[in-house]
Amino acid sequence: MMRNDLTDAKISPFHYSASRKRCQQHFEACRTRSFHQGEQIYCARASGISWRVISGSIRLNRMANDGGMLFANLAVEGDVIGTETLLMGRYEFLAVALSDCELAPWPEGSSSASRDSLLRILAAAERRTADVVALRSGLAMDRVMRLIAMLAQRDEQADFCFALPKGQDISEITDLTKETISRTISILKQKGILRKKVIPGQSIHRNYIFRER
Amino acid sequence: MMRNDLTDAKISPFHYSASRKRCQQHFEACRTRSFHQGEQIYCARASGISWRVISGSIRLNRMANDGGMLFANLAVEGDVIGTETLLMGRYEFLAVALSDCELAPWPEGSSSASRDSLLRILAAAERRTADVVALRSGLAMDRVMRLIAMLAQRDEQADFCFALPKGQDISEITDLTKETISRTISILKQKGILRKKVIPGQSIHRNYIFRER
DNA sequence: CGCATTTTTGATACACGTCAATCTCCGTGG
DNA sequence: CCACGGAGATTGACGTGTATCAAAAATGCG
Repeated sequence: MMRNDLTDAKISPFHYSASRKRCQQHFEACRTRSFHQGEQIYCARASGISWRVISGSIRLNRMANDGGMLFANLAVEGDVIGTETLLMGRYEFLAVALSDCELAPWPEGSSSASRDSLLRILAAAERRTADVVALRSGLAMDRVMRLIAMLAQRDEQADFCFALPKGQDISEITDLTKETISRTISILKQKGILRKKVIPGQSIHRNYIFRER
Repeated sequence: MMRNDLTDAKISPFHYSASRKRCQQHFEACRTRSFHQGEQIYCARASGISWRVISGSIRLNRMANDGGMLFANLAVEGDVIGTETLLMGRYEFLAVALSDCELAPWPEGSSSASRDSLLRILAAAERRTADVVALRSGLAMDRVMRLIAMLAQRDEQADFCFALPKGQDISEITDLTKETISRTISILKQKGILRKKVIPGQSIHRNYIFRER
């Protein structure tokens, strides 16, 4: 995982995409920052850089008129957050980890953001908006299932594995109460759609396997 | 409105921002396209260009799994839509006019999109996401009021004037039923918060004045 | 004028919110 | 090792804001 792939390459690692990818992974591993569930990643109005989400999920909050924090957006694996700092030098939202997660500085390396990469991020943001808006319509069960589908990644056993965010977070994302979320999750566990994933030697209790039907 | 402001300028119009703005308006007036309420602006998978919203409001729809169209996003004055065509050459969403509106091709002129303009559009998109997500929480009255506040622009009499979208559209944006929207709008009219704006010699019946309290 | 679409209004049903009590988990310190 | 405490999760009883269904009225348009 952490071996230096650069030294393995017989030729310049940039000649082949597989090698480039490994190089990229190595590079990211060196500069990656980890956050725990519930930990604040950055704060609105603070200065900082943009990040790519390597793993885990993040919620972005906006200050409400009354000073409270309102859910504003969601970021999952592959998304880039905090791009507003490239323009204004300051974050506009407050970012909190929904699950344990890893972030890498973006843009990668010393290069600045290219036009195409910005366009890709913009297109991804528009898709994400549509997804997040959809999380707030339909029955409670549908909303929770859609959120889980966004968070779950297919793991090595071809199951969908993910870390369940706290009830309070799920409730604010889906615009339901934490009591309704608790009842909904209970039904999913009872039906066997959601099962606890025990990772030997690891004390993380919020990992679940998600199996449709 | 349509007079050639360029010829009025005694000096280069680009020396002063007021002149530059007028020049910009003139330029846009020449290439602007108008759409009526309910009219389709573009279709998902069709090829085309990006647009800046000069006036009016637009809803973006996404295809649901069952083939139906789901509300995905909102665009108002100043927003840029369809940027995904700069990358993929095809639209990803379906755009429909919520009110009569005017669009101008973007990027303006023959120049291509600059890094900074893309960053500004990305930042605006993130803010818009937060706004649209907020439209789907709270009481029916609050949701409708927030939507109106997004659509209303301060006019020359310092009132907030806007074109009310169809009930069906408001209901899909706020995730309420059209019956609930009808009841809510009725209360707003009854309270005098919403008043019909009659424009002499114009047959547009959906213009309203919005006065808080 | 006549038809299609949209809006309005009323009666009833229900999914979820609210409130309150209890339980579980987990870190902390004696 | 266990008692303690706080945060979060769970469960139950009950209330309510909005959905649903149905029918009438208003509006827009050729």
